[in-house]
Amino acid sequence: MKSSTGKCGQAGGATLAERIKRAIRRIPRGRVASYGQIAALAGHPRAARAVVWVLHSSSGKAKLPWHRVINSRGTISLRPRCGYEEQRARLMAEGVAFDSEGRVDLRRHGWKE
DNA sequence: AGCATGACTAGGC
DNA sequence: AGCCTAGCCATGC
Repeated sequence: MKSSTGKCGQAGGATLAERIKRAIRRIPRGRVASYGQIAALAGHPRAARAVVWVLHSSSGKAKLPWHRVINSRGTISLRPRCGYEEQRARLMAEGVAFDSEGRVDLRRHGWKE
C-alpha cells in the first residue's frame, strides 16, 4: 500500500521529504552539509526551505543527524535559544572545529562526497 | 485559494 | 564587505 496521499507529507516513497531525510542520513560523522546541499542531493537544489521544514517535522522523532546540517556559510542557523549550543556541542563531539566566530571550516568539515 | 511561517540561498546595491 | 530583496519548497489555518 503505497499511500500516495500521505497525510503528513512523507508517505513512503519518492517524496521530497523522504529524499531529504535520506540525504541527511548520508552525511558522514564529523562532517557537515548545508541545507542547499541536502536539497540538491534530494533532487531540489532550491528547496533549502523544504529541508528546514523536514528537520522541524522530524526533529526529535526521526533519527536524523540534524546537527550536521548548517547553512552555506558554515555557521549554525539555529537561534541561541533554540538548540544552538546543543548543535555546536554535538558537532564538536564528532570532531568538528569551530573558530572564534562560531563558524565551521567547510573546506575541512564540509561534506564532499 | 491565499497568506504566513521556517534552522535557506543567491544576487544586487 | 554588509544589508536587503526576491525566489523556492512544503505545511497549516
